[in-house]
Amino acid sequence: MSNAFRWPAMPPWDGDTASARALQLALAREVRLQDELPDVHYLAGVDVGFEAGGSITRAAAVLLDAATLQPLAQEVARVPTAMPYIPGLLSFRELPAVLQALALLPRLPDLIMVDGQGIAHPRGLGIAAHLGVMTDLPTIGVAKTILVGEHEALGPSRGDHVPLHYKGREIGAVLRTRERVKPLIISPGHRVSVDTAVHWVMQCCTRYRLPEPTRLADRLASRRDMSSEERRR
DNA sequence: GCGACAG
DNA sequence: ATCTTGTCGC
Repeated sequence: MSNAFRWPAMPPWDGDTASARALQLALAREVRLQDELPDVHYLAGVDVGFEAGGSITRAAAVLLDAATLQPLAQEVARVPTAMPYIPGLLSFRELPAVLQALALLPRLPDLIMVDGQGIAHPRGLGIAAHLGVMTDLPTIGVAKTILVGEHEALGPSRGDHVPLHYKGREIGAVLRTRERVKPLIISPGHRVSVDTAVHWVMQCCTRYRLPEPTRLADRLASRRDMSSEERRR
């Protein structure tokens, strides 16, 4: 089943770092940081894993009911890995597969949570922001570690958060989703403000450090949802 | 030139 | 991200 949506294709990676940066600059101007979220009824989480020593990129997309956080559908797309991991250029390596997995969902989500940075990126275009401008869907970046930016000390309680700054700009927040666990780095991807991004992430954190959308997609992408016995097949 | 560096 | 066993703690 497919949602019949068509997005612009990811430009092929030609090995030219300069061209990739030029494209990022152009796309960065399209990122919108004002809240533009109609009623959010469907959420989606996307993440990427690798198979066969890295030669196969495996993207997972999970659709959830925003009210109950129960998964409604999940899809996986497997494609040959086309380029290596380069800090700052993650979207060029992972988005081709992510877009395919997303297109397989029975319907489009109203908000997508992505494993990685939104605008908290050297050029203001992390994978979540890049996905947002390509699909024009609201997106939020949920990263486990910082790529760029600085912040003040963070409180110890669930829900505590401090702004993340970079070159004089507020680009996101460092959020403690559970007590006594390392905080998450939240940043707007597209059509969402920092405050709204933090709100939705907390809304999706029930009993784990990661919000449900990203947590479920992570399990599927890294095949942690099956036993080692099943993984051999 | 010397570090830093999402996943 | 991925390769990998046990182990400490709620």
